[in-house]
Amino acid sequence: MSNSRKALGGKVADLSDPQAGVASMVREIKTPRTERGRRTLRKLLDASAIEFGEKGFHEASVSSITRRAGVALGSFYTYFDSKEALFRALVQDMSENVRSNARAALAPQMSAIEIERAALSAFLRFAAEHKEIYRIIDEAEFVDPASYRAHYETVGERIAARLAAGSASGEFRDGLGEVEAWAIMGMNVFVGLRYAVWADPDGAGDDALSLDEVAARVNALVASGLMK
Amino acid sequence: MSNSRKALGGKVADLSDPQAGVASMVREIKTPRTERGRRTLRKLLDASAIEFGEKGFHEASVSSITRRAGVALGSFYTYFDSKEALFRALVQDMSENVRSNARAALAPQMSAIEIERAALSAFLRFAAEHKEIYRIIDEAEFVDPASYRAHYETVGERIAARLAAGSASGEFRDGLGEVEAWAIMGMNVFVGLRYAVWADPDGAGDDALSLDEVAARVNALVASGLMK
DNA sequence: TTGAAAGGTGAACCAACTTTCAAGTTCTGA
DNA sequence: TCAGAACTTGAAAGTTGGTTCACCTTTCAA
Repeated sequence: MSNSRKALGGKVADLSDPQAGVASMVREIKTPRTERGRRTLRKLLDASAIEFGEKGFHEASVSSITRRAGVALGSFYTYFDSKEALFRALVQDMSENVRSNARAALAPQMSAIEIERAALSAFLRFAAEHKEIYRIIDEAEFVDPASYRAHYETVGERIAARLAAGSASGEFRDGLGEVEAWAIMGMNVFVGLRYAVWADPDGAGDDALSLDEVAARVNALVASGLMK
Repeated sequence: MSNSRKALGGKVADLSDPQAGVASMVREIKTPRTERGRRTLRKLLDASAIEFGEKGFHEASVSSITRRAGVALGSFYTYFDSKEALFRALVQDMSENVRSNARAALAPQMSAIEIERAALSAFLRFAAEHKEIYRIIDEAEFVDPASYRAHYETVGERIAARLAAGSASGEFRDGLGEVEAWAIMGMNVFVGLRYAVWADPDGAGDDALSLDEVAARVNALVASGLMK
């Protein structure tokens, strides 16, 4: 009865996960047992990241993903329970990538306000490099609302923690909390959409603001506001 | 040959448009010629706003919309060329509603910084009242990218104009532009998502921040930043 | 009063996908 | 070496849901 298709391990987080790249995406996925299987899984994962980024969840098709990956249609279901399961795995991975990228850009000796600038600057570069993240994370609002919420709540908490640290060190004023964290997160996301993902600075081309200039201006706003 | 179905007027903006409510949605829509037709169109429009808000574009179905509206499936195509055409009309209408709501909240004698607070405050109340706008406008990123971009670019320009006015009157510092406008727009949108649409202030229930408190805190941040 | 235009109806068509399946091929451990 | 597990394959089943169509009812101007 139970033929070999059902033999792949259940959906378990792969704790070891040595390979870099598409990284810890191995989650909620039927873990392959052989090298060949791992290669196929990787091909599907890479192909789907591109496909979802280009077309969005609904326009993307499983058959197009497998075609892109160079594997048979049926093989898809050896690794994923459904198109949605794959998407969920992708969202969680992107979310982790965004966070770890930001974390990597921060050095402990930075001042609190420098940390905010560095985080935004790193985020902008990352977004420019991976424009898909916007489409994929944004579309999670519809395909996988829980992940969407979890993503922004986690990022928000992280920013709130930075603000608290800044207050504690005496650089920032007191009374900063979730509201300010979400405000800052919103700034970063929207500026990223406008200047990293949509790029073209309306009209010309050489008066383009560099991502670092944008980060600096936003940082100035965050530091001391609009008033004279 | 040409049966009556084709007789409705082409897709023209309805210039007169007396009715309030769903208002100027009459655009890119086959304009009804009789009172009965206008009622049916209105029913479809209202039903679809609810349906899209609850389920999102792809999960919403035309048959469910017509059922909700209490009209036959086929009648849908008397008024709309496609499910997408309806969605586009809805997005443009929501976009206009958001803007006109904000405009209505501003009084000319307000100071520049008060204007920012009033605009945010009005937006938060509007979002709390019409939680669908987030789903619908956000999903436009995938269903109708042009409208999505147009929406945020228009709002951004409006904010930039307010900033310029504030600089001109001497209240705001100089050098404010699109970057700052997009940053402020992002703050407003994210804070709206968190406190107006998602509401519940994680955990308890009575230490809930009122929308006006949120607006005030964001306004303080915009005015003078994080620093001491 | 009347007939043509406007509007309404829902069964059926159809194209597009996701998912399944039965039968192969390749790997791997003993 | 070889048995069985792991993996591959692509045709076809099964679904879903947008769109069409031929016919019916209502409205309204002349």
